[in-house]
Amino acid sequence: MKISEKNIERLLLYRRILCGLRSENVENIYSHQLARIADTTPEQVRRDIMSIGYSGSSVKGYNIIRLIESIGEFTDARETQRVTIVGAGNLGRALIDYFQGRRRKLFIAAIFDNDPQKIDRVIHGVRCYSVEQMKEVIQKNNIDVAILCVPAAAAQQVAELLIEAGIKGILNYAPVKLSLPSHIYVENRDMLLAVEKVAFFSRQH
Amino acid sequence: MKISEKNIERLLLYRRILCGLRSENVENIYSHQLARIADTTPEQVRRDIMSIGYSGSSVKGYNIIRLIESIGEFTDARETQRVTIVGAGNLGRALIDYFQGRRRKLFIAAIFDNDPQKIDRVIHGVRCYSVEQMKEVIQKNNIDVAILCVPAAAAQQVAELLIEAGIKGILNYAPVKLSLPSHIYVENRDMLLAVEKVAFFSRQH
DNA sequence: TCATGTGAAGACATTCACAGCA
DNA sequence: TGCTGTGAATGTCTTCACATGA
Repeated sequence: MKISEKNIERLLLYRRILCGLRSENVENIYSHQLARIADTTPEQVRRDIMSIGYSGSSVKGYNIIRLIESIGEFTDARETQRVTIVGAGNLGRALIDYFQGRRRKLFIAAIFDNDPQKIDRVIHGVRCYSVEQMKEVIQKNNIDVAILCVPAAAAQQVAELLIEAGIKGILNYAPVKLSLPSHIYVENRDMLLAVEKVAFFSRQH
Repeated sequence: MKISEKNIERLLLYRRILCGLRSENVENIYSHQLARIADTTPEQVRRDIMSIGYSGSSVKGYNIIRLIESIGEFTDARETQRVTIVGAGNLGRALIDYFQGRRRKLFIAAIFDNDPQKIDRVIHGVRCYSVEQMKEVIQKNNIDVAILCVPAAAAQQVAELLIEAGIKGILNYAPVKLSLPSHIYVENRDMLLAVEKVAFFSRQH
């Protein structure tokens, strides 16, 4: 059974929503309720949940705690995965703030920058290293995901260094299309393109 | 003829790439060349370009300057569209840096925050207002797109204020699913979900 | 010959419709 | 009755394959 990107995106969204409900002590949820919150259809929710092998009950719907666990078993690594942020500018720091400690199975292990002012300092709890130390630090800490928050001009070069250091996936916030070998998973989150897209569709109505 | 979100995303990406090539004085490009850079297929490129009514030549391919213009005519507003950023934290400031002045037809006209330290100050060239002034400032400046960069807990409430003020589209970076009327266009760019997704697929390869 | 433009096929994703269950 | 699980139908997107043009 193949799972698509959209599947995973929705499952991760469901988990986010379910965690919120759990903290309000909600125990069960029906596909139509989750669908309304996640902005999709009940059939879609049922299929997505089916695809990870979890089953609900026709009388109580889905058990929230169990479903959260099942999504975790499917999407999370067995061991904690280590992540690095490259670029300690505003965006990099914003990411640490949003992120740190939120997910047990993901951990920001290092941040890289080339500003001597920042190197060897601890930023929001994460140690900042120089780009020269990249390969060494990534390998020693067994980091396999990188979040790229550097200016456009530096992105391609930094991405290549990351790959050389053994990174497997890149979340790219820099406003450039990277050109990388196909065995590396790249998710582009170009912020300028995002604004342009919203500007376009906000007019279409 | 209907145009899909993916269409628009790719067209905007093509424009980004083409603008880069233009500044290197490249004049023409073939669909297969653009496809390789944009990481898609030549057929896709041709269809996308077809969908906005532009035509190339079978001998020279597409004229880069003309194509950039055509994409602009299709995707950009006739008049400049005004955008606001809500939340002057690290992320909001990062966005201003990445953004300001990059696109002629989009202009960040105001930023909002509720920190008295920031209100009435000019941040990276953009004036910061208090959230109380939101409706007045948005209407006076004719702003119709908002970028939401506030903490998760505040996002829903702020989004409702934005809609009340007349916003038409929201680019949401807060890690929550907003629940808003369907006539508002919302693009979610949840950073935590993005990292989780990359972490997942980086293991799948 | 090598490109574009495009009908048609194929792949993929979503929705319909209903059996089966408690 | 009102839910889940799921084949089948539908809808959407992408790729194939080729006519056409310089």
